[in-house]
Amino acid sequence: MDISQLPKHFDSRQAEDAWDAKWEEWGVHAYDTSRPREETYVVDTPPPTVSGSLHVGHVFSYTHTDLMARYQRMLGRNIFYPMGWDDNGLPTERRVQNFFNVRCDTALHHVDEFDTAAAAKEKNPVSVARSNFIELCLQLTHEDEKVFKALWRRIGLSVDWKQEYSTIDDRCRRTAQYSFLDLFHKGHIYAVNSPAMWDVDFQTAVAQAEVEDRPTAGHFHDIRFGVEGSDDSFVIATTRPELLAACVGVTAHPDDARYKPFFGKRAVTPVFHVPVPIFPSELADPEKGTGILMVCTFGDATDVRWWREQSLPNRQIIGRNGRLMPVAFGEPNWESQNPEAANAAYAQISGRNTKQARNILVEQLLGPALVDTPKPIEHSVKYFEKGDQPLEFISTRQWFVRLLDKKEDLLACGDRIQWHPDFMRLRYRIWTENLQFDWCISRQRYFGVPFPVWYRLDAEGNPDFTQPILAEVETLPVDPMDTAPPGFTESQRNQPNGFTAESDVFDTWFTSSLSPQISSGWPLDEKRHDGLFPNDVRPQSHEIIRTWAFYTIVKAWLHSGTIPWNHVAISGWVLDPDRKKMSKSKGNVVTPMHLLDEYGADAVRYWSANARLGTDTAFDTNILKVGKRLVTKLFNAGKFVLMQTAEPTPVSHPLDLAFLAQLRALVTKITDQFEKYEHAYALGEIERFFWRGLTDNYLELVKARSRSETEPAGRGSAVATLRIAMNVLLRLFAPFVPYITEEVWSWEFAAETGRRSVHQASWPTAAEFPATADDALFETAVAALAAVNKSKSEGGVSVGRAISQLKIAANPATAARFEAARNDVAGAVRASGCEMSINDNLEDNQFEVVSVQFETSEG
RNA sequence: GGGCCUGUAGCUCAGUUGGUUAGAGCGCUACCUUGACACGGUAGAGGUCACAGAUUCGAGUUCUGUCAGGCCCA
Repeated sequence: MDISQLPKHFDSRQAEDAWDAKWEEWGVHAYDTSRPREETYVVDTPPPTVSGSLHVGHVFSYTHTDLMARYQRMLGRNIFYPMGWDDNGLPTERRVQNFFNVRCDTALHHVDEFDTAAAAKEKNPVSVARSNFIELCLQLTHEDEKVFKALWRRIGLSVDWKQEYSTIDDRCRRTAQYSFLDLFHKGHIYAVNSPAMWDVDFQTAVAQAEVEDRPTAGHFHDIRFGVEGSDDSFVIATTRPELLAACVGVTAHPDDARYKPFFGKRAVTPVFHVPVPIFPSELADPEKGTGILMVCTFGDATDVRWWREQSLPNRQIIGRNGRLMPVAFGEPNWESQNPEAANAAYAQISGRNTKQARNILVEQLLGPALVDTPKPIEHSVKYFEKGDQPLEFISTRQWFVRLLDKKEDLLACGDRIQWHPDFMRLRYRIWTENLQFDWCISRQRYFGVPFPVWYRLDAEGNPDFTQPILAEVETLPVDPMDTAPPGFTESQRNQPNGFTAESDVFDTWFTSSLSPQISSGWPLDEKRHDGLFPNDVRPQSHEIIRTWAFYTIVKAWLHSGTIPWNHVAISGWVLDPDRKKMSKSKGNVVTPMHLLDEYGADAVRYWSANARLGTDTAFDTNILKVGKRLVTKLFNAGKFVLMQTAEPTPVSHPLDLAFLAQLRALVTKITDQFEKYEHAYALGEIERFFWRGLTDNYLELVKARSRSETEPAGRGSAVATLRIAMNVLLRLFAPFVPYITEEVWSWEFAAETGRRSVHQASWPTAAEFPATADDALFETAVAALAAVNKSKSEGGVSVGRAISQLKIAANPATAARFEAARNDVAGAVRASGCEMSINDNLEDNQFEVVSVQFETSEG
């Protein structure tokens, strides 16, 4: 390789494409199935939601993962680094609806060639069959995956692309359905018709993990209730008066003297004249509102609890679409002391949404029962994280994984895992301790993994939910909507004495929580599974500790009684320059592609690697610029080092030995930092050594000697040292900036070492270096060089200006040590010689320029 | 309401077990076309370590409280 023919600047774009292709060709990132578990390092990669928008946060956290993988690969480990795409679920459905202008209608039948162009021209959304809808979802997610994959390749993730999956593909559907069967047979799964959190817009159940509290403006309405068989009355406070018709009880704190006399009696609701029990409960807060409150089916989670504990009737008035359903007072379960009045009142709110019903009830119906004007308050209201309407508790039949009885085990699992940074384990602990509900895993949606379940129909065509028919393992993956269950034929579908399919699909987390098992081939390939599970590291961000991390721990525990991985590495968020969270609605999202074009992949990786785990980082293009500078510097320093030639000689010069001793210490330190998951710290140290140690100082000090015609041993020693230093630094930098390091490595080191890729070269160790004790000479030489440079700066002359006469002073110890570097320092400052004198007043390594004479003219 | 994290130069951040005069990069100022690199180099200015107290010979660092920002949970 003729180094002098290299271009002046590094073309990052061209190098990225070329090396990506080479790495693929060489199989640099390939997992070797023949090597044993103890030599393998398994990464449980986050499968990104491909229907979401790409932003710099993706690049940021995925680069952190890649740093760990590349470091481990250089240690000689067999890296298992897969990539999955999380494509099923609500975000995709929503995107497909908007993109194609369609809505799913399960009553419709499949159309063979659905005309997407025609649908796009329609004013209103076009209804399509479920199967057509799913086809459109698959089509669009496939396109979205390509965009993500292009980005991942561009930023140089060292993923083994043979290990690619999507959470809706056959393998994942099979794994998820098998997981369901396994949990079912182990008794961890149950289905029950009970109040569950429900989003009225999406019309699906949601799990606690998908719920968020939002501060919401509301009003306390004070409403007077009567007491049955007396003239007594009391005033309850409620934020949801529209649920008055669903009131099934009244409660106050057992010690609350105001209401003690009423316990055991029945209250009578205004407007609907419904008698309901008054009972004491520790959960009632005497300080809140009037201290006494109505229990409805269902206003919130506490209502559900009281309903269960007191065996209250269920008077559900809110329908699945969020509107008030018709009810008939006077009929069974709808007792009223005045059914006619109750029904007349209810007729005014029936069919309305909750907000309309509330206004009507308050303005037209409550009248004298309403005490005072409603008092505005701000309170926390539960919302589906992707929803816009408050959640309702609605009784529906849902599937659950039983978790509440396993909190202790799950907490113990969390403590067996090493969290980076460690305090993130608290997030897991707090979430697990505060878990209130079992995991609701059924969703009334379309694009998801179906439950492998059918129900028998009796002679009247009613399903028997008590004995679901489960699919046989060999038939997975199965869609019960188009496959008949064992022992039935398709002609019996939805016929009396036949069967019907479960139409629900799994919560997407039910599938993605299996990412370690999906990768390991569980349960079909036991050998592969044993070679990959449990995994080594789970990289992810902190907001999904309660979902992805939590559910993955749940699955590993329930299926195999183990933890899913030994380490969790938590990346922070990328914030906008004002330290605000990036979000589409704020319009402050930064997309990554233009950054890659402008600064290069290595620079973008450099920016990512600068952030420690767990720390949120404000987006700052300055860091990208610094990264780009580093890449350029590596290119140029590499060129310089390889342009120096000499007959091969061992490193013998004291300055060279001192410099290598410092490099050896660096290697030990960096390795230690990587082991502690402190990549940002490691990068800073390597960078400082490269810039300050090598390019600014060592390289300047030996420039003259490495070209000397008169000192072959010294020249050989300098050239050898330069090459060792460059070789080692390239390897240390390789995980961070894989393209430029590979480029420089390829010039000569690849052939020299027999490792064609720096990413397959071995991680540097202290054993590679000569064992010299003293590295002090290097600092001494640097101090002398700086002192002379300073005199040049003060004299207003170029650092390149030659010096005709130079006299410097130091204390005796420094002067004695300096002797070995005197010629190199003189060469670096372009002095013909360097005269030493002693000054006992100077500190160690402090040099005083006694006299200096610059050459008068250039040259 | 409970918990966690953060607060250090104009900006982005280091500062590990308490130890001399608190560091880096960017930005700024002055100078220097230098032979690998001007996408470079040399030199310099710039700090009440959020605030108040406590412990200590000594606190950016430990403890308590306050304020501000962010997040998690209720």
